[in-house]
Amino acid sequence: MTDTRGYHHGDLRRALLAAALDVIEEDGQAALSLRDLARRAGVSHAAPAHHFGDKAGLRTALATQGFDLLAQELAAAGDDLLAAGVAYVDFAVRHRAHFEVMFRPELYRADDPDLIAARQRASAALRSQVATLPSGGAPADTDRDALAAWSIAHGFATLWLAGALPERVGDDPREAARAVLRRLGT
Amino acid sequence: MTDTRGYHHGDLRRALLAAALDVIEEDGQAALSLRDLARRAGVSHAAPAHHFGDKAGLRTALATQGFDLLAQELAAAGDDLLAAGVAYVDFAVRHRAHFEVMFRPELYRADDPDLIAARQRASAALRSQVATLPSGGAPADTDRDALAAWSIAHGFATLWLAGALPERVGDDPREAARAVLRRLGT
DNA sequence: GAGCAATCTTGTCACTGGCAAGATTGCGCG
DNA sequence: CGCGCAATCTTGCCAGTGACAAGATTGCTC
Repeated sequence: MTDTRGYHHGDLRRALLAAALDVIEEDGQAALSLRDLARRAGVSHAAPAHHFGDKAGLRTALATQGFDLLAQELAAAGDDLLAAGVAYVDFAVRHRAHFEVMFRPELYRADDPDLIAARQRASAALRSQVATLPSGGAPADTDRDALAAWSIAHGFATLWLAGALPERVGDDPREAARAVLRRLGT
Repeated sequence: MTDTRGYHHGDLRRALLAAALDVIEEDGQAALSLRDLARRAGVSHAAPAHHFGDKAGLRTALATQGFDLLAQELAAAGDDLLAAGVAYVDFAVRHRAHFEVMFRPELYRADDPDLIAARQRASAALRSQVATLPSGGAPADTDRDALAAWSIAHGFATLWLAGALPERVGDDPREAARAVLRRLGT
């Protein structure tokens, strides 16, 4: 597979998505170009359009993939909220390109059914972690706790990716995240 | 001022920055075009280059402006960490365009001296709020607390702007932020 | 093996960023 | 006062991009 010879590429859709991740990871969202991806895959400049329609379509596919990956990794973290938070940050760092697309809905089609489904799977995974906390009882408290946990993990991940954090936090995102997330008082 | 007549615009730099904020606010970062800004200001397509060099230069100016504004608004929140957090979120919502540029350093010149200075002013304002907390004593604790506070406020703001939060949080960002930030246990 | 749908190509257009060269204007300095 | 200079803005250009249309090629199905 991934045979690029002949008129038909064979696995173009997958190849384009992979190339897109590379580009975003290395040169940022703004550097993403359908024509560049086509060149990398060895196809004509208009080939990507067939699989994704347009640039937003490509990013929709990336975001969907990302939410599915996130749901998986959150679930793998088990029933520990702190571990889930660390997993969230870790996901953002290891899948930077995915993460940066996922939370920029103006770049893709946020009303895509597949995307919505994937996002809900990730959301459900997060919520199920929070539900394991000894709750105050009222569902409103669980909501608030979930929001707080999500916010602090998301904020830390975002600041880390933006390079906005001071050097003294070190270079291990998991360790640094754990120290900060603990502050929430799980 | 803001007289657009004649060969010389008179206040082009300011006009371009204002137009850029409008565009970003309404149509997102990707819609930002120097030529469009030039048209809005009634000047030729190459006029913006003189003031900002290139697109990154324009965004550097926006980010600098943003950090200065943020420093101001944080300082105005007084010596209350919760109030500062709410002010942070409020800033992000009211100055969405600024905020969205500030934390995307790949879009501007992060090594610009004016920008660095402005960012440090904002950073100092945040740190001074955290320092008012009854600290555990060790400076490492203050660092960790500052990071946690920044993360939760930044995360909530980011998720709010991305439209990622469930509807039940309501439509008042200040109120919603207060409920979540309180969870940090100030 | 014939037709059909999926896949990919070629060609084109409007738009963009950036550069170079030149026009216009205001301002300081003699 | 007026001269020159620097700041400001314009015109012209080129390569790259996204999107669309029309056509070529291929593999699959019946």
